[in-house]
Amino acid sequence: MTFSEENYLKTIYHLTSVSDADISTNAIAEKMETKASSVTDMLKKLSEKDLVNYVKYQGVSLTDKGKLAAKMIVRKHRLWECFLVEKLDFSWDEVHDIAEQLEHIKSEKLINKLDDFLGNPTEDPHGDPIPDANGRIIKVEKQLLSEFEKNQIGICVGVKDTSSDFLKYLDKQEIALGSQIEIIEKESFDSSFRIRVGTKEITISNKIASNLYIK
Amino acid sequence: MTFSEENYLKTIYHLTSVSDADISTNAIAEKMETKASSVTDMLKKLSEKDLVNYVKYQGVSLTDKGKLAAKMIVRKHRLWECFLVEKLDFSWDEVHDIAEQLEHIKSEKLINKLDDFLGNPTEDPHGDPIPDANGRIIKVEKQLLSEFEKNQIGICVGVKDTSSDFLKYLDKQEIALGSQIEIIEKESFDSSFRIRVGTKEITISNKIASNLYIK
DNA sequence: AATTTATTTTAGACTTGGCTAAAAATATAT
DNA sequence: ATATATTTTTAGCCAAGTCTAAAATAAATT
Ligand SMILES: [Mn+2]
Ligand SMILES: [Mn+2]
Ligand SMILES: [Mn+2]
Ligand SMILES: [Mn+2]
Repeated sequence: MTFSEENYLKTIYHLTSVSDADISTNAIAEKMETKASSVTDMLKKLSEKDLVNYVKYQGVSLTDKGKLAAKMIVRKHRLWECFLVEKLDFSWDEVHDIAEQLEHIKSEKLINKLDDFLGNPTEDPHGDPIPDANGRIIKVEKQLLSEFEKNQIGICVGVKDTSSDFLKYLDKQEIALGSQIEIIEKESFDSSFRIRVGTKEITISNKIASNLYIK
Repeated sequence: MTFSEENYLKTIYHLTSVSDADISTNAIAEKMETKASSVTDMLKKLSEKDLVNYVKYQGVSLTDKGKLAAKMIVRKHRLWECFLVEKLDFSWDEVHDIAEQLEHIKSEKLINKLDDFLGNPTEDPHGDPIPDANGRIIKVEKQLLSEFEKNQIGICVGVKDTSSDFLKYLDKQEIALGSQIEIIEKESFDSSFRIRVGTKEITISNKIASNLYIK
């Protein structure tokens, strides 16, 4: 499988996990910052290889084979992210681009040994689940902070947006995975939140709250 | 720089280290298992980018820029080999193919952090020197075992052939980097050697002796 | 229901890196 | 000095993956 094929599969997998319905050519094109015509070409190719179910004009979904392949790429991406953060001391906002490259390294033995070396982590540095060697994923219940109400308390367990900008903002506010967060006030006018993180009290916009997973 | 360009540079670098003269199109083609016509195409491209000095029919050599680029790829290859052996517990005959992929990962920060994580090794699992971040290499004096004479004693510090077959043969004979080797007898008829490795006495062919570096 | 708009596919072109076969240049042998 | 062999380059083709522009289909509006 080529890098390109792998990237398409991964994108379809990620889009599926949010919408559930068949994925449109345009949605893929947008996510991958490419042209719809290029997507059409690739969908034919992936369909030929039984990695996707594709009917012209009707959108696309992953076959079981395609889904497993996608999960294996995600597994590699997230394990490498763990490696970079845990072992090489990268910060969580620096690892994504490097993992985008590393996820294409082909060696089952390598990724399984890396998994063991890291102590078989179940989540990556952004709180996303890591599929095991068989593609199984441990789902953890979590809600967006924006859905919480006044006086509720939770632990930050993940981020929805993994952009460097957002992650750096969280660093600045000293919000990390594992931080305890308490809702002090929810402003009805703009849906912003007054929260306590550790000992500090801060105000965050609804946009921020909509990108933090809490348990 | 593409994977292909990097592989050509690396090949030219390795060929240079043995012959010193300009490298022929055919020599590159043979080493890379490709066609001379493909090599010619790539040499034009590398020349355009000032990575090689290339004159039609006259062979090719690396420019300073090309040599540094080649060394950085070799650096990555060898550091990743160390990682695989030291940290992930691969054996020395399994790491080459994986390192062939990993050497193309683009991130200076990654490779320098990996270098530190490994304790800044100066040699890879096969005894080959690892260029530092500036491309500097620590040269170690070493001779082929085949050049040794009766009663000489040395330490095995490297292998010339790094094929899996050869390395597995060495494992079987319990010859590893660091092993003490003593020449008991040199057979004049076929230039084979009777040697002592640790406590064992074995006979090795001249071909084997010509692929072991001793200090 | 007809028409307009948006989405998706097709057609044709381009780039990269490969190939074969033929031509040109260089090296070797007579 | 000439003929032969080898090496290298050129010319022309192919496949993958991308693009633009045009055509086809589906969805939305009137
Ligand atoms: Mn990531
Ligand atoms: Mn992640
Ligand atoms: Mn190697
Ligand atoms: Mn090596």
